[in-house]
Amino acid sequence: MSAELSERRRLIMKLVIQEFIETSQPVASETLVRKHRLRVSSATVRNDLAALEELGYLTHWHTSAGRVPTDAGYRFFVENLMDRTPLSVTEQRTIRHQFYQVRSELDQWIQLAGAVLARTAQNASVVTPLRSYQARFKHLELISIQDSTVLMVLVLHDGTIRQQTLNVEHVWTQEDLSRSAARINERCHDGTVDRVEEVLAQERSEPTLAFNDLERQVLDLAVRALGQLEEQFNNSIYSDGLIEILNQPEFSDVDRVRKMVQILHGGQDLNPLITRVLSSNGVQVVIGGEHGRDEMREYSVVLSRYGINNEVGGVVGVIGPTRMSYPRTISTVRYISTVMSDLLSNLYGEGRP
Amino acid sequence: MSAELSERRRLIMKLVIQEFIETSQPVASETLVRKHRLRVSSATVRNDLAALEELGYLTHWHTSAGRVPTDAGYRFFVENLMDRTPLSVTEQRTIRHQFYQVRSELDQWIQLAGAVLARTAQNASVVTPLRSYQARFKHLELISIQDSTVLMVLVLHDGTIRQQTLNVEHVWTQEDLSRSAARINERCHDGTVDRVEEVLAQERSEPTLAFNDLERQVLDLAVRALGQLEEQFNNSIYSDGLIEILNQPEFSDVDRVRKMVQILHGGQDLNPLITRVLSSNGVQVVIGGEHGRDEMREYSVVLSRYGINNEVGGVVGVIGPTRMSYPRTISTVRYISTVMSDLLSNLYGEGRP
DNA sequence: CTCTGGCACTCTTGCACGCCGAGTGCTAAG
DNA sequence: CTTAGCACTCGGCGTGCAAGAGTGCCAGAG
Repeated sequence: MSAELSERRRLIMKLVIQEFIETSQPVASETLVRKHRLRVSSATVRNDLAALEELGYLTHWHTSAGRVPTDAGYRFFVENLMDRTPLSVTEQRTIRHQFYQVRSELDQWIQLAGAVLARTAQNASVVTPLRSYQARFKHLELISIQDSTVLMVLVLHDGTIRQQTLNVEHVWTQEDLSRSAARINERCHDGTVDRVEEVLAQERSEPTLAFNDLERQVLDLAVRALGQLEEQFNNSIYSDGLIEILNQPEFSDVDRVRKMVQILHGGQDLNPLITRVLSSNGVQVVIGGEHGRDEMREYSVVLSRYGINNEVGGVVGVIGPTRMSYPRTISTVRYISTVMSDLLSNLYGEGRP
Repeated sequence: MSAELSERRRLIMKLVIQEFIETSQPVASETLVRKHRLRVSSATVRNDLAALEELGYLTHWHTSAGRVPTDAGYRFFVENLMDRTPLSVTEQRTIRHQFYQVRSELDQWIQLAGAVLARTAQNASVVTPLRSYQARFKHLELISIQDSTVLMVLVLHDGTIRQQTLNVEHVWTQEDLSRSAARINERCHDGTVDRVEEVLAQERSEPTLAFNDLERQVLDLAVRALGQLEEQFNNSIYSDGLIEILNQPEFSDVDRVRKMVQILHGGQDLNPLITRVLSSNGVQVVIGGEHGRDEMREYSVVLSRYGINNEVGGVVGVIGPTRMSYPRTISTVRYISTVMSDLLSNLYGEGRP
């Protein structure tokens, strides 16, 4: 009640959680005494367990089965009891090394982060690519694929690229195309949807700029593509580690597996969390039903933002049963997000997008 | 024995398979008579079932449980018994329509094909992107990202693109970069690894061509990237429909699920099949352990090549329990592969790569 | 030679019962 | 506040038993 918890009870609480995380079995008073050589008897421990249950930190499935932590219990553990040791130096080195290997291929980061996270935390991982708050191209390129087919390539300001083919009536040489692309690049140097639309409007009112058919078609398409991108790309979630999670005993029931696959694949449940994390700092932990989503009552999510300044950012994290190793998961997520942020800074420099 | 099977026995065999596919339960003589109003008694059917078992088409888990088809039984069904009706017109239209929607975004085809296939066949789907037998770029582009960072974009001859950032000592303007790219494009117009290496060698022997540092660096990188691509890209397999497969009763056991996830994710088991299909025509069906892979003894795979002529091609298909609806799966795979091939032809024209 | 009804036999599935063991909760004493 | 002791509660497991579903086979009819 009065929240003042004796040292021993704190210890016992901590041990219960550790024990449960390790064994996934309800933990009994006797076991605690034996395994950790407590200087008190099991009866005493039982009293303490009862007290902790009173506080709402533990439960009981039926009389005569050990105690199991509640969401509140995990929360208390994470806030007050947990050791906050960072990853071991060798683990840090391995991870950093792997990222260093692919430092120049931005599109492989996502995958790598997902794989490393899943493996280290033994749970499913969740990674979003850099979410640009506003899609903007840095460069537009036109490439002749075939007589009447042209490939439009948009290089976005965060370094990712998008492609789209378009059919044209006319036959254009590669030189024509390059010239048109250059003209567009020059005129739409900012590359936001707004900017492009502005240029188009201007063109319509005073046609002196004299875009040709192709160029107008390209611009139209670019606008649409950028819009789509903002939408679709900003909602994409990559995930890995399904196989890891299948090894967890809570997933011996296929129904659970099905639900998890839906969560990971569909993403409707994850997206609100992710957008929340995008505008926050540090590692965020959501335990069980804390945020009210019923589908996720049995799972916990550990997320962190990565990115530079406030413009370009994404989210990495882990999802698993509430019975997960929070210390380990949190350190891993924290470390990976800082590594990714560091690398990004190196690539794009501090000050600018 | 003498392979001459009476009309009734053929019918019964067919019914057993249909029934088993539908219910996933061993099928009993009595049930067959009742459900299909056979004009013979269950005893007669029992005799026929025994005969079919003798031929190796059916089995028996224990005395007194219905019959279950063997791999050979499914094979016989697929070769001789199955109705080969194509997809319904409305289904065809829906599918074609969806592809038409994204016809200009080649990179979305894979995903779409996977989704449609999984949904229509109610099983996991497997799709590879276009596998180029030799990676070759059509166009190379250099884009300034940041002072010392340059993005290299390779547009491959099949229309897909690859990106890679590189760090340079010098600071180059976008104009410099474009000029260099143009020079490289001109010199390496074929764009195969061989071609680029040839150019580099030539350059080394008679340095009159005078590539600058940047250009040499880019070429080096391009060679490596192309090599990697051929390797990595040619091994990538996209899959979808895990969720569909989880609804199949054979996957109520999590061990099975785990194995399936490994097959879909790892791909070592699928790759030999895929390369085989790449050099064949029509829909290929592999039932259970037919190809000797132990891990896949319980699953069947229905694959087809898609692509134009013999140069550019990929594979689409379905994997599921041997108890799958072969007629439906086969028609779907066949139809989707032809749609994709048609669209490809439209994009790239008939005669050339 | 083919089909059929009848019947014995086999094997799975579900259910009820009872026991054991693991844990708790409580009480009374140190 | 701690501890020992003990009653009490459940879940899990093995056993036994009955019901039900199918087959296999035989003997007789067409």
